[in-house]
Amino acid sequence: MHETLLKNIASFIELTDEEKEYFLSILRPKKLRKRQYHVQAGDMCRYETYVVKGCLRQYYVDDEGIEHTVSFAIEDWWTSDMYGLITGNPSLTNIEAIEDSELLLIEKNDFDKLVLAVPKFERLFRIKLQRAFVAHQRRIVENMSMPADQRYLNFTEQYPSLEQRLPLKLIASYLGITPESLSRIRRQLVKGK
Amino acid sequence: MHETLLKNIASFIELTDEEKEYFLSILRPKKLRKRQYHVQAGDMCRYETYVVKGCLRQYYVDDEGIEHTVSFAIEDWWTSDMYGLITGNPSLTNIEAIEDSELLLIEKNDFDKLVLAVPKFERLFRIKLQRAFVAHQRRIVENMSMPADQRYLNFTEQYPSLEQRLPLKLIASYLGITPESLSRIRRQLVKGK
DNA sequence: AAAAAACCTTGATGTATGTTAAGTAACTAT
DNA sequence: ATAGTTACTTAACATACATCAAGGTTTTTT
Repeated sequence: MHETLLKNIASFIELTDEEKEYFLSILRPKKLRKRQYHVQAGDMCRYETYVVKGCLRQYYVDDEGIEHTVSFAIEDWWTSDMYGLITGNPSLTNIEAIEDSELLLIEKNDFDKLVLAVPKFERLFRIKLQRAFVAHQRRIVENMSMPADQRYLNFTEQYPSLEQRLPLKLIASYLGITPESLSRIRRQLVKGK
Repeated sequence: MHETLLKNIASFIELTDEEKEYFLSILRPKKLRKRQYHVQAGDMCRYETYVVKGCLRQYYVDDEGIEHTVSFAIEDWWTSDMYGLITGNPSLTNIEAIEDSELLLIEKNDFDKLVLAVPKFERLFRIKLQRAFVAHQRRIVENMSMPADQRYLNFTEQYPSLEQRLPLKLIASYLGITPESLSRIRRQLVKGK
């Protein structure tokens, strides 16, 4: 059960059989239909989410109603509304299924107990957060230093699988440009070939 | 010794006297003169840095030679080249003293031993990384959704102490705009008053 | 199968911010 | 004190990207 998840974890920490079982016991499965919300802005979101299958998108809606994609999550990725999770405040973002999806949730309470009982999990998430830290910094610098066409190329290189399965307008909203601009960028790239 | 640091840590985890002593024993002090590098792009950077006094800036220099400020760190803040630290690769960014500064360093080796010996430290850094995660996401969304003048106002509100002690061109390079633009923005703001 | 959404593209036009250039003021070092 | 950086401002001009509007295509729903 949940072999991929366990294998993923095994690449960071070694677990005994009891620890594995304990961990698996706190996971709560959830299914979403395409376009269904996992979390809505204003909701209390008190769990970490692991994607078994499908694809989620986290996005922020600004005052003008424009959607800004914060992150995507596909198979074997984690996602969460970290803001809501650590502050206890209602979520500021939406998390929505882009495809029919299967998730595993870990409630905050269970998570807190888990890391106290098995510090190796604290370690696992510390390491994952360090990687996210680096990825975030990279994204910030790229947004500041590179024009949109280059950011798009980077995206397609870094996440070729995402490029395939996402509508272009969502990629645009992740890159911080309009769908119209992305369309023109793609036309230029084809011509340049 | 290092009361502020210990108080900071105490707000997250409780330490015994021996644990405190162990922790303090791995800290290595370092002093920097204004404009001196702490880390240079290309260096191996294998430590976490705590700022006792002064102010540091981490920045990336792009192909055109333009500097993009990734982060600032003042008293009681941590900074590091996380990329170099977790990959073992040479640093991609520079960390420079903006004022004469006093630092405390934790070598990666010592850090790794520390968190294994005292899992509470794993917890401390996990929590700090979660906060950084939220701050990073916020910065990404703000850069995408808000015009430069509003981002500048946010910055002055969020970091009033930084606003005071930093030259404007460094703030501009943090906000992702040119010093000329920031100058114009400030003039408009004064007029609007 | 038809209707309705959602998606993508294209063109005309607008705007925030960058670039280049110049000048003044404020530190810093000799 | 003097000369030399470094910081900040202003103006004229350039440009990447947004906005608005429309039409065509694909996908989803009924």
